[in-house]
Amino acid sequence: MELTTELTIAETAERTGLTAHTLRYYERDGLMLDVPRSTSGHRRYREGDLGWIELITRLRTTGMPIRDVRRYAQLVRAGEGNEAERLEILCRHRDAVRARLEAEARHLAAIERKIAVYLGEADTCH
Amino acid sequence: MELTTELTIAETAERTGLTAHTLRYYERDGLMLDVPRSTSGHRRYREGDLGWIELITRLRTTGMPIRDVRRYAQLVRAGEGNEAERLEILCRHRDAVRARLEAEARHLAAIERKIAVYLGEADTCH
DNA sequence: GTGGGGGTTGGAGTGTGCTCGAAGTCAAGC
DNA sequence: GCTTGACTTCGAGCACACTCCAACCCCCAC
Repeated sequence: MELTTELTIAETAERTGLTAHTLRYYERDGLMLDVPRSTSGHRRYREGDLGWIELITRLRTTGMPIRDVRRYAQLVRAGEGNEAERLEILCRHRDAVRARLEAEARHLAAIERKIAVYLGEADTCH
Repeated sequence: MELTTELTIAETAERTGLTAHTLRYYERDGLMLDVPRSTSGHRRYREGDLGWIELITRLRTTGMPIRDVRRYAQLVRAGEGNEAERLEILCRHRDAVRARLEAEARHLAAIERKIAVYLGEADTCH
């Protein structure tokens, strides 16, 4: 039985879907909280690190720029007392994502109508 | 009364939300159908060009890479007979966009739950 | 103690999609 | 006929987010 599971960078890459290159890049760029190291200097990711990676991956996947993720990470690293600014970053992002998803849904509907026009002429797609 | 309204590149940029730079870039890169020119060589965009720009802007905004838009434009320029391939491009894109929007919606929901956690502690957002 | 497979760093390279600058052309107004 | 301003082309430059390389280190099995 293990006290805390510690994963190597390769295992973490495997589990998160990021590459080891990207994990190092994120850390260098200030997107990570402090990643623990083994005595030999190798990264050892724990449960909480995986959770953090999942969060920033969600932010990145929904289009938050690296620089905003970095700012958010800075605030989390700074500790309690700046929750209002963290919240502001998240809420602003949420609003931007909602707006973009709605716009994209409209564009998608238009593309689907275009497809319907082609299908009205010759039935080949589906 | 005008037979066909012709717009300059500046007017077209204004109406489409693209820049004149981008309009030229798209044309150079093979994304446009044939854009008519004035005797002096200036671009004169017509109704149909605006419609085309609207379509490719929808494709681009929903994440279709330039190279796929170019391929689609090639097919349209080639004329009738290749509707099946055009349809395939559009359908494949539609499927990709649907999948991405669903994934992003899930990420958004997770971010909203994160926001709710902050709000449970201190009410500052909204 | 040697070879191999993992890890480390710093820095350079890549792909995508614009974005801009330089130098030139053209038409209209004064 | 000269200035002004909007256009033209070609090519370079830029921002973003990785992606990769070289050189080195460390540990374990043989």
